[in-house]
Amino acid sequence: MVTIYDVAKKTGFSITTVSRALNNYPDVSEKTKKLILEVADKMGYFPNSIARSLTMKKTFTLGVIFVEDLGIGMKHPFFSVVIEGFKQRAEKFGFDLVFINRFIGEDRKSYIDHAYYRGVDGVIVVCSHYDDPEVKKLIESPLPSVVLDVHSDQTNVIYSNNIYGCELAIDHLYSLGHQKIAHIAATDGSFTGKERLKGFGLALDKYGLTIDDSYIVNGGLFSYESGYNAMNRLLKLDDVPTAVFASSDTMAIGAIKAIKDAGLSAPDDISVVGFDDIELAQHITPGLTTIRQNAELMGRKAADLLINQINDEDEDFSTILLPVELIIRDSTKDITN
Amino acid sequence: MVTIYDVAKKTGFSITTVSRALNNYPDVSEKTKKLILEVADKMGYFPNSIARSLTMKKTFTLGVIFVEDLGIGMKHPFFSVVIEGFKQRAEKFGFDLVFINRFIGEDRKSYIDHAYYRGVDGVIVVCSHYDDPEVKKLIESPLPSVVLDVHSDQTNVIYSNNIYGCELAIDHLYSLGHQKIAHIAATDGSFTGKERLKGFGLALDKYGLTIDDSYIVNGGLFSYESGYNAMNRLLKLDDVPTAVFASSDTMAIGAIKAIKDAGLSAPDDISVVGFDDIELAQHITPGLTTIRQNAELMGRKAADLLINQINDEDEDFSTILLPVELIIRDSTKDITN
DNA sequence: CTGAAAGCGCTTACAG
DNA sequence: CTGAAAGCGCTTACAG
Repeated sequence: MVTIYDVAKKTGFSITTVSRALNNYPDVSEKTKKLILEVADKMGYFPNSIARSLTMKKTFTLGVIFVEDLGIGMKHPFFSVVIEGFKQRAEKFGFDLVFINRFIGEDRKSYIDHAYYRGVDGVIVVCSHYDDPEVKKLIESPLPSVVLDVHSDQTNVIYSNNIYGCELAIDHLYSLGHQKIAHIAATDGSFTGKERLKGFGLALDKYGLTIDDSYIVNGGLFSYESGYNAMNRLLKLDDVPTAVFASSDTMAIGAIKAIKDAGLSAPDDISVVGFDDIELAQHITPGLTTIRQNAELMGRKAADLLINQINDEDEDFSTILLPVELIIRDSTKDITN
Repeated sequence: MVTIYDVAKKTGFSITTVSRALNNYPDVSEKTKKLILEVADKMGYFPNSIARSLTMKKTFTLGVIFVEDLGIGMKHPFFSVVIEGFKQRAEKFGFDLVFINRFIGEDRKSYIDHAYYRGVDGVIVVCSHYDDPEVKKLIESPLPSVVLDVHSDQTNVIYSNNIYGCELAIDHLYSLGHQKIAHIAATDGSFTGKERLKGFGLALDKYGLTIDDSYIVNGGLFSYESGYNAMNRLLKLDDVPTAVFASSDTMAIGAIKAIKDAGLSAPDDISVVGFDDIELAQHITPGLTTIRQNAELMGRKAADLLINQINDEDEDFSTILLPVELIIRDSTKDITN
């Protein structure tokens, strides 16, 4: 590898001047700068980020923390899209992404220890449990961070307007004549799951519909299986709902499977609405009516927020609420006639 | 942050001894080691990976290079699974993942420059074009690497047994009575696409079926749209095939959509077989018959190969051929009666 | 078994 | 406008 010393020797200038020229400092003569840049380029020189990081105490590296129970990591249909948006934006600003886990080598460490170990300039926390103590510690630490799908005043947070999304879902179902509407919730440690349960209740209130406790079944996690199992419980009810609003698309897809397995049809017997609008939603049969979150935007905004925080330490923390929209496909049906 | 100097001062030993104790060197007395470890732990000390990397010229970091035309990056239904497998395995060995792109800050650089800039110990190249000059340069460089879905003698490579996969697909279709079998290929810069086209030809030969040129349509890229468009071309033929073998699941799903849009049915009018067995394959209707690649295994093997190469420079390069299997679902139909 | 010193490749006061 | 020197936090010969 060619180092700054090599460039210095070749050009006859000191490493100080070479460094300054390379970093485009103003106090270098144009002529010198031009020469140094040319030689550096010809020699194929570029700085060693490690050495640079050690002196500058800045790595131009962003940590990605992926907390989720399902263990699917990057295969996550929603968050992989978020991360991609985040990545593209971060790279524009010269930041590379590093995955941060709970280990350093073989030793169990906290996320925050790992983040300091790697010297990342900031972290994005994805898919977190609102009550994970390690995430809490991270949020309270001085390390710049942005957290998705959690609320906190102590760092930057971003989430979709879950409450409004629920209202859109119920508006839609109500307009199709549905009044017996059930909810498949996912409140195990999930902020969004809790929000959507709340939004469901508020939306029913809006139409003066009473909420039957048996119509709210907690699937626990946002998974296909939990949606499937929750739906089966609803199907066993004496008075089966005509519509189901699931807290996520994966759950909705599991629910539709349960409906089919019971010999019924969605939407002919039961209408189903999901939440997220993952890639799959448009490809299954019936196409899934759902509340779309803008995953890409969420990632991009997260990058902007985090990088701002890194560049300006005094920056106040932001809370960003992202818009959602209703996507009508074939899993919901008008039952007014 | 607490540094090795702090631990040295606190324990009364030199940083040399502290370093040795921390790294579990044999030539430190048990008593000393124990004391140092205790104090270090109590102080919340752990080494700074940046400083460590600078002296050791090793970062315990693996670069991920994601080359693909579709621009979907981490959302890729097949490769996101591969990466997840790779990640989990790499982390077990203490390596963290960093994404390598073609920029350093705002400046366009090659992958290899970026990899050196970040000092990664090795790279995995995913989804590459076999003829991408930058990938070629990378393969030929001394940087340890493992490349997926490409063949080369100059580095470690891993790919599924595409040829055999094609044979399985055609065996299946032939056994269902199909003889008019078309192929939707994806040969634009893709090794796997080319392999599968070859495998298709070999399999037809096996049954003495002649290959009609009009039955081979090159979709170009592995995308939904290209599958859709390719199928439309097949549907315009005077003698429409009874079965289609697509070079990937996404293409197969696009093809099925084209069949539906033409007012026909898969599998009643045309049977369709894909390749990959992505998550979606089991959820669409009809469930997609396909050739499964073991994406997770591909990722894990890649990590093993790469880490071996890093730890033992004299290690010979390996070529690993991964098994595939036929997954029969509902998109193929017996037409013998 | 332990320590003083050099060095990894940069950047940045400080001085001129 | 330019350079000598210190320092970032480690590891590793080298010496004892």
